[in-house]
Amino acid sequence: MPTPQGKPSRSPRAPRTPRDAAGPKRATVQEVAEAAGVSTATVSRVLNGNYPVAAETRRKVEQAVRNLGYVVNAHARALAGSRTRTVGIIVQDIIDPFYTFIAHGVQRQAAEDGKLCLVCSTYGVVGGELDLIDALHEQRADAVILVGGGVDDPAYRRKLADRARALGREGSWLVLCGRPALEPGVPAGVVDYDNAGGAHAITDYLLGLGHRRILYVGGPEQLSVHQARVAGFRRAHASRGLEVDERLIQPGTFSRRFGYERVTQLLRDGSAGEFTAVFGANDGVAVGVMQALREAGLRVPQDVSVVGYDDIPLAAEVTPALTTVHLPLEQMGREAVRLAVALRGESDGPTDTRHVGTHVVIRDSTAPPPDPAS
Amino acid sequence: MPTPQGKPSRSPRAPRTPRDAAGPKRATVQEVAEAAGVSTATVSRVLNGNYPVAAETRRKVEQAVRNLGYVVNAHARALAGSRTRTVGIIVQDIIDPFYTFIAHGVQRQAAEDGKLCLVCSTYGVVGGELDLIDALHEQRADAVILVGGGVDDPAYRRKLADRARALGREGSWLVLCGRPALEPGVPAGVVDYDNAGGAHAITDYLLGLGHRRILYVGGPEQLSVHQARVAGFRRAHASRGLEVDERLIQPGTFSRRFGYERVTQLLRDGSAGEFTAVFGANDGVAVGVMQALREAGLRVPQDVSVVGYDDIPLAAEVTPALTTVHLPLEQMGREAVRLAVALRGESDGPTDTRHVGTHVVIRDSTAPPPDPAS
DNA sequence: CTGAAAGCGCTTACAG
DNA sequence: CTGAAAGCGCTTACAG
Repeated sequence: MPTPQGKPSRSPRAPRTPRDAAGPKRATVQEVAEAAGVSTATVSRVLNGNYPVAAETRRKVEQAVRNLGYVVNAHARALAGSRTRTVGIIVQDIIDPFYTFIAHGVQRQAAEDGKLCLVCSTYGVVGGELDLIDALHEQRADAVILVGGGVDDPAYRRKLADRARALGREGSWLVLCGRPALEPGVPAGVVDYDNAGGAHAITDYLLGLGHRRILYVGGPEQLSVHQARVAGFRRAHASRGLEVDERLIQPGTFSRRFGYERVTQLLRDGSAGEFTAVFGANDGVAVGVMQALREAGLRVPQDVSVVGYDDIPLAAEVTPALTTVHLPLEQMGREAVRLAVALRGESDGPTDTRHVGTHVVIRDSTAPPPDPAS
Repeated sequence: MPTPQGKPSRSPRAPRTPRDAAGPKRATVQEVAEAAGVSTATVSRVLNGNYPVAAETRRKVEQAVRNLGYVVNAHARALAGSRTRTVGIIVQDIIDPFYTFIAHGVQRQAAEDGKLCLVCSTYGVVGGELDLIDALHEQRADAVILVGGGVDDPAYRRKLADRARALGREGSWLVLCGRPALEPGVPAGVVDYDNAGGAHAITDYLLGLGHRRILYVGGPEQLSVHQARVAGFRRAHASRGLEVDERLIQPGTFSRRFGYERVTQLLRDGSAGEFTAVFGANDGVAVGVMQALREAGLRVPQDVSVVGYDDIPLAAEVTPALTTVHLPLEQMGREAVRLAVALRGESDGPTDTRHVGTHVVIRDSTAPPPDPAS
């Protein structure tokens, strides 16, 4: 028969006497109050500094706090008050620089606002996001920041909306970072950047150099981010009245390895036809592509140009340095926290959105095609 | 005059009626209990699954939970129970791959144990560690994991020991990851790897190739990690009866930029004398060194060999791939969580230590010196 | 400027 | 297997 797993724990009926053990026990407001000769209310006021307290009283309390080594219990505080001074962030994998930098921004901004940061990774587990939102809801995080492209399936969006409403009832906010907004009326903030626009701009840059057959490699097909980037890629062609050979669009994943393997294969079997430039769905993919080209004896950019997306530090560090679309990753994280803070100011405000800018960074991996068209 | 910053908030005297607002309000155990026609104790038992409950009762409760969209309040749970199912981790900078990978391990292991992870970065702020330990103490984290080399100053160690004892009184544990243990008797765990041994091994490898003048670059002098690595470097020389020219030891920071700048400078002014190999204090420094050598027209490894330490993924990705000391970073993070969990099993156990293995990984950045000394 | 007291939402030793 | 009730450690509207 299962029994409570507790150690020889305290009995509520007979609370342990704080002083029966060797050494100082952990103190409570109660004890600080006694030591300082004031009420617990006064101790609380000194600690929070949000009510006027006489200088002398304050001194006595601070003294007592120091003597007893008192450390406030955040859980009691959260339960009695209402805010937890905690924000949660959910990413796919904290190891991926894209997420690491956003998480970094979230953390810095949170720290500046005096908040702590609960960081969670889904590691690609299906439904992981939903479970983690629930976990952060249990923690009553002041805000839950969901980072990265999402599946754009109506049923899934409905589940997300339910979570957002549940958090909203708690006075907390869901903030989507890098994925499209939920339906109007759902209490969720959005920090977004222009995937379609960035993809359009960098594709147009390649077209302007004279490239006519550009391979688009990588990105999970169901992801909103991928869809928007491909849309921008197509639109750039359409703006110039060019057709896109569908064989040149090769979705997959966001990994370096995918870029490497797919291009190696296409080079071998020629199933995508010729191409003079490659658009990697993100920088990691692009770096894998460059490796594949190099191993096939092709020079970047003399024989084939390569571009990426995101502008993680790696992009500037590889040789040749990668032309890519710059995303202000840290700023996005910061913006998400700021937005959540701003939203908490309203009791029932409308869905709010913040856009961050994007621009093409031209480095050394792009050049006109070897045998310019037009 | 300052006034409480509250919104039009609830009065404790007249608690809001859960149903006076539009839409479902957030539910409590109390309400779940009423809806299911049982006591709050029973609801709690069903939720925690740690006591026997009749199947039919369980069903009714689960039904009510679902209908009301009930989400337990972790703070109330933490206050009433004792564990928080939360671990805290403190690193210097989550952007640095060394820390990112350890944090990753912590997070994965924590997730597997059903815990959430509070991630904090000090960003090199003096005293930041101490403040963050306090913050995590406030949160009553089940464990506080402090990652990275520490300053080995007695006063600082004493402060750390005080924090460890304070946490210990709470039933929580401080775990040091990659830094030396505190005095015996202080309730702190340690997950360590052999800095001196790894440095000895890779230095000996270079000496074995015939190198006699090896430059050691980078690492903050006050840090325990740096001191241990230099000690291993010296010991390797001593074992072979070789003297170390002090000019060859060039401490600094752990950054790529430092490696680049210092070597560029030494190459220019010759103030460290000649050298045929460079030991970067970590992989980042080593990569910076390689860049400086390349720009000076020196080939790696034909003219100069280069080694690093840590074996972050970058080491395998640069060209030439870097010979380095492999550290099982993710495993260290996991080990730290496991250790904390194990330690919580004991009420007052001794300081416990876990060592993880280290080994040299030979890649393409090392070769015999161009004009081998004997 | 300060205190007495209620209430935050759970868990668990007791007592059936 | 289940319920009544105490207690976890704070904060804050009231009432001086």
